[in-house]
Amino acid sequence: MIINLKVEKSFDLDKTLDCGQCFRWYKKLDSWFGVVNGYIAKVKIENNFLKIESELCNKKFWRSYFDLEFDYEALAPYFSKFGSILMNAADENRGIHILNQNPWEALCSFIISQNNNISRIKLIISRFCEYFGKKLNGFYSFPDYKVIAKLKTEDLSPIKAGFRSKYIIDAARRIFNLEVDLEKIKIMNTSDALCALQKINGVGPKVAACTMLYGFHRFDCFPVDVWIKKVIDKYFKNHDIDFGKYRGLAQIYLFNWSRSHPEFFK
DNA sequence: GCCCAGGTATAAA
DNA sequence: TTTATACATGGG
Repeated sequence: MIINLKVEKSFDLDKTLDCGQCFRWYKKLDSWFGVVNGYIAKVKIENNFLKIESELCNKKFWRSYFDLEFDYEALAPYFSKFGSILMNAADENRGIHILNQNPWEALCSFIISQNNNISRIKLIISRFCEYFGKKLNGFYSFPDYKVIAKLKTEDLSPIKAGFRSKYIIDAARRIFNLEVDLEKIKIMNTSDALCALQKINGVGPKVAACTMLYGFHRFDCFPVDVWIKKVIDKYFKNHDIDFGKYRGLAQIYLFNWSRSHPEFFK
């Protein structure tokens, strides 16, 4: 029921769960509440331990979910090579770990994210879970794609996702009938996987890259969004700049840095 | 009220 | 091939 995992001092639970990679963790006092793989979880930091209260009591699973084995600290010199902006961004966002989220949940969340703002993304996803997930003890699980695949676009109208509803249905159907095989994508090379994901209507380069980074834990994908464009335009005049094999981490550092420094874009 | 948001599909040039 | 526009909804 309760798991305690030793974590590095640098690990920052707040930043990790509130950096825009996931949309379904809620903070209350000093604890975070979420639903992972159909199980409610309450997590907090106590001393240098991550304390997890959940029916899903599998240490290995949670170590993987919070990516506790990977040495993020060791990458500071790597990012500093790309200039002071990325160096500062990496430093300010030190402690973010990329979660090992369920790929379907990540895909769906980032389909919903398109041309949208974070608070409304959260709102739509919570309605999606409420209407189509399983009711737990005061929470809802993320809807199964097998359930969504059988719905019609208009069935999603209560979640008010607008034009994105048809994309969610299309994603669920193609995953269900294996036109897009998530298990195969896991073992594909990056460019083939990005291509496969973009067979889904409503999934372009940005959503595919987010799915790879946040759903499949592929750090070599760089999702270019409006914020990143602003940073690239202003600080990296070479638009083809390549941040190397950890470009996904570079992206989330720059994303959060740009959002916390609006003054730099006036 | 007005602008715009972790983009993408589609039409037009 | 490149560029423009519509899209649903609600936060700021």
